[in-house]
Amino acid sequence: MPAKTDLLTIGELSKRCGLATSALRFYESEGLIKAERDSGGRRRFMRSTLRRVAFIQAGQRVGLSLDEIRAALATLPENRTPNRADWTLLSQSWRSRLNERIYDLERLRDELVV
Amino acid sequence: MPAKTDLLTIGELSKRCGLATSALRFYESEGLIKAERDSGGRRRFMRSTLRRVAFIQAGQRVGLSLDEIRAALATLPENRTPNRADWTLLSQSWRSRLNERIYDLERLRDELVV
DNA sequence: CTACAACTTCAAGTTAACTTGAAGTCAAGC
DNA sequence: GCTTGACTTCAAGTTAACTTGAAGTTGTAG
Repeated sequence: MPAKTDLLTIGELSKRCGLATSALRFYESEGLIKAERDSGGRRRFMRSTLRRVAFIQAGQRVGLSLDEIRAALATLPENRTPNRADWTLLSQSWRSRLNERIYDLERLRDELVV
Repeated sequence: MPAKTDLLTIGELSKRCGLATSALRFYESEGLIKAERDSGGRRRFMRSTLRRVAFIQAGQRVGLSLDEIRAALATLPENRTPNRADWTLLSQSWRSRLNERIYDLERLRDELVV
C-alpha cells in the first residue's frame, strides 16, 4: 500500500522519475536532493523533489556535471519550496549554455558533410 | 628538427590535433588509429590520421563512446587511404544521430522556459 | 663523447556517476 | 508469529577514457 501522506517513498520517486533508488540515495548523499525520514528511518521525499530531479536530468542532457548542477540548484531558495519564478530564473541561466551547445552541434553537422 | 618524411611523430600529431600523446597511444592501443614504426621503434603516423582523429573528436562531441566510434570507423576501407567519398558516407551515418541530439536539446531548451 | 629532449613500454592511478552486495530493520498481510 | 518486500547503511566494485610514473632507448646538437 502506498504512503498516505503527500510525501513520496524512494520507490515511488524512483518509478516516477525513472532513476534507480540507488541513484536517488547517491543524489541525496551528494546534496542534490533532500529527504525527511519517517518514524522507521525511511526516506520521504516532498513532491517538489520530482521537479528537482527532472532538473538534474535536464542538466545532464545539456552535458553538465553533477557538481555544476549542484551549484546551479544552490541558487534556489532554501527556506521555501521553489515556485515557478524560481525555476524560470534558474532555467534562464542554462539557456545560453544550451544554445551554445546546439550551435556547436549544428556547426559539427555542417562540417561533417565535407 | 621535424621528421623529413611525410609521416608524423606522435609529438607532431599531438600538437596538430590538440590531444595528449598519452591519449594518442591509448587510441592506438584501442585500435582507433594505427601507426607504423621507424627504425628506432617510434610511432610514425600517416597524415590521414589527422582526419581520423578529427573524426573521433567529432564523434565524442556528438556523445558517442569510443566503442561506437570504433565501430563506425571500421566501415572505412582498410586497404587504402579513405577518400572524400568514404568520409562523406561515414559522416552521413552520424547526421541523423546529430539531428536527433540537436532536436532533443531544442526541446529541452523550450521546456526549460516553463 | 655527452647531454638532452623526445620517445618507448607497462602497470597502476584517477574521476565521475553510479551499482552491487552484505547484513540488518520495518510494517503489512496471512 | 511469521513471511515478505521495501526499505536501511556502508564498503567496495564498475566503466570509460584517459593520465601518471618508472625505467629504459634513441638520435641530434654541441
